[in-house]
Amino acid sequence: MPRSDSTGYVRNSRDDVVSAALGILDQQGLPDLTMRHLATTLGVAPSALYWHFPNKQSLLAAVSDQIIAAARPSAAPTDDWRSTVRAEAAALHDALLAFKDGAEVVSSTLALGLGADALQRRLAAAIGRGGFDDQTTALAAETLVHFIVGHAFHRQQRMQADSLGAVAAQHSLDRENPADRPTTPQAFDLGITLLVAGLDTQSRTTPPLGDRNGS
Amino acid sequence: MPRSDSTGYVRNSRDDVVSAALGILDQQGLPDLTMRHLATTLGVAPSALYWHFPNKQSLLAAVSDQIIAAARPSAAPTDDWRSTVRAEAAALHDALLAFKDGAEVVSSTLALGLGADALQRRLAAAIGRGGFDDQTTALAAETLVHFIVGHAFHRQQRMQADSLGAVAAQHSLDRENPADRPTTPQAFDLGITLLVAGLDTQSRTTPPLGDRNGS
DNA sequence: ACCTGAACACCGTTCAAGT
DNA sequence: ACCTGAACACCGTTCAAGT
Repeated sequence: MPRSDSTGYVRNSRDDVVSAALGILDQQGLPDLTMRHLATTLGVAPSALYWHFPNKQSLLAAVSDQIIAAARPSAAPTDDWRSTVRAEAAALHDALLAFKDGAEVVSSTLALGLGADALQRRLAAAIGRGGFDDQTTALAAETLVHFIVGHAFHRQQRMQADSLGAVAAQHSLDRENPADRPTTPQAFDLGITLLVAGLDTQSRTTPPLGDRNGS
Repeated sequence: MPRSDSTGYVRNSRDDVVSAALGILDQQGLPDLTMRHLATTLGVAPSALYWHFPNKQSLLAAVSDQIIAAARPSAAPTDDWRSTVRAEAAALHDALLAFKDGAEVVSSTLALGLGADALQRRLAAAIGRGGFDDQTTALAAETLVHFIVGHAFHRQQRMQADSLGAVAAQHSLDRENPADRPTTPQAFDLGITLLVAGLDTQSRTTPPLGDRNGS
């Protein structure tokens, strides 16, 4: 919470700024998350934000980290590694969808190479329990990240396009066109299934944890 | 090529505009591809561009389609379906990397649901030869698209960050951090391998084309 | 430790009018 | 069929100065 000063200034902490940014993101969307709008919401001049963050990108990175940190898998990690991967992937997917334009923010932060490391680290930890070498584990985690973020981004954009009242494009609604079909939860499940099944065909350095077929 | 008029006007066709946009994109990058800059390059006022395109997004969609159309797989499609998928994926990957910021442009166009359909269509055609049902084929193609675009985007961003002279982040260079490791071609290969292997474990409606194990 | 005020150098888009 | 000119309503960022 911003405090009021003896000087009459509105004094915000770095966390106040991030919280306000998350609020605008969720209620108005990324296009409305401008430095000027954010400053107005906080009751300060736009330039005040640059005391807390060197630029907008780093602000978005902080927002992005917040979104990812909110992801909590529902299942306990005592299962076999495949379930752990699926649970972690689902939790991250849901976290991206929980905030409006959440996937886009994380996607851009990820691409820029700022933060959002937690995403890949958590998936790598889950995959590592399958007994793959570090290289395979890291690369597989990267593959999962691209799929999860790409899928969530795509889905979120569709949802908003739909809620904005029909496509209004030149072909209105073309069920023959794969790009016009709704993005269903099945698409996510199949993607994860393919990746996990593919991993399962890879050679291992150590026997997987929780594999019902033993070593 | 823009023609000069009896009126002294510089008359551009829609294709002239797209070509110029592609040129700016490749030589300066997406941040410099502004409507104003593009107009200057073409020798017209910014407002002139709005005769050819309703807005910037649709211009980028046309640029995006152009990038994807340039993708040509090197191998003939007479192989087994797995090689066809790999060849198609590699061709699309290379096409995204061929233009500076190409992956980002295609990614945004894709997310917005404008164009870039060719990407998914081509992958679906390749996968379909594996004998999967239409649903599985379409969803698998979507998975591949997210991976290919996400991977290329990530890689392109890294390349530019590197060429811009060191990371300059707070940890400079942290080889323990998976996000700091270079994105290698291996990452792409493994991703495709996992997806193809995963698909291979799926049930089929018809025997795959070119499967050396018969039906 | 955190903010103001003023400025700089830009954006995308619209629209009536011109040729 | 394609362009101009002028305007509208914005952006992110910097920096000296204030409390």
